Amino acid sequence: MRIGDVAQRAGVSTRALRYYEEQGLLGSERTSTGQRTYTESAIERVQLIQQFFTAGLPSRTILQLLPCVESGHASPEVFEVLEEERRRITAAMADLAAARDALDRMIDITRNPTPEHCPSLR
Amino acid sequence: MRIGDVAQRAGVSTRALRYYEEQGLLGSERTSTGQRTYTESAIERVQLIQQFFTAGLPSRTILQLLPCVESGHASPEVFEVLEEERRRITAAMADLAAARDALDRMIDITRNPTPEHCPSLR
DNA sequence: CTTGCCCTTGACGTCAACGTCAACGTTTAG
DNA sequence: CTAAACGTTGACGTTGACGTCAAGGGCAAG
Repeated sequence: MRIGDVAQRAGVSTRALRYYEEQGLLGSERTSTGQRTYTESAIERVQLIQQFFTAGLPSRTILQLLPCVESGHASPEVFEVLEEERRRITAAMADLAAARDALDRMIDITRNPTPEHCPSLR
Repeated sequence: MRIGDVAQRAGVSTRALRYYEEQGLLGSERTSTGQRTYTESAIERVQLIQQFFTAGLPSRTILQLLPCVESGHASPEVFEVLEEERRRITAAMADLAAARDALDRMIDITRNPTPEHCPSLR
C-alpha cells in the first residue's frame, strides 16, 4: 500500500503519517524510487497511535509504549509510564466530568430560570 | 485584593489573570495608580474559567458562556453552544475511556505475558 | 507523449494559553 | 528612607501535531 491508501483507510492525513515516521512511531519500506510502502498492520497501528494522541499522550511517550505492544513485554520503567498515564487519564476524565456537571447546572438554570439561581451554580 | 492574592488563592499565575482580562473573561477595578483590584467573587470565577479551560473549551467559547452564569439566562444560540460543548465533553470522555482500556490491556499483558498476546491487544 | 494524480523532501505557518524578560512605577516593612 | 516585594505594559518565546506551500519526480491511462 502507498501512503495515500493508508491515510484514507486510517482516516488521517498523509502529512500525519510522515510526521509519525519522523517521530519513530511508524515504519515503512521504500520502493526503488523512494516511495513509502506499508503493510496492512500499519492501519491498525495508526489507529492506536491516534487513540493515544486523542488521550493527550505526547509522541515521546507513545514512542516508549509502542514497542511494548509488539513485544508484549515492558521494562519496569515503561511499566511505570503505563500506570502514570493511566492515572493522568483517570484524572482528566474526572476534570471533564466536573466541567460537564457545571454545564449541566447552567443548562438546567437557563431552562428553569429562578430568582435565586446564583447559589446553585456553585 | 490585588492580583497576587487572587493568583495565589485561585491557584493560577498573575500572567494568567492578565490574560483572562485581556480576553474579556475577568473584570477588575483599578486604583488611582493603575493597579488591579478584585472582589472575592473573582476567585470563584477564575476557578470556573480554569475548569472550562481544563475541559478543552477555548477562551472565545468561555466568553460566550460566562455572561449566562451571571444572568442565569441564555439566548438560543448560547444554549446551543452549551449543548454542543456538552456533547464534545461526552465524546472526549469516551475517547479517554477507550485509551485507558488500551492501556489496561497493555498493563495486563505485561503482567501476565502470553505467547498469544497479540490478538488481545485489539 | 502527455495529462493528471500520486509521491518525495524541505521549510515555514498555525493556534492557544500562557512563560519570560525588559524597563519601569508602587506599596510596604523595618 | 530605603530596599524588598509587588505591580504595570509591551513584546517576544514556547510547545506539539500537524497544515500548507514550493519545487520537483513517478506512474497508469488515453
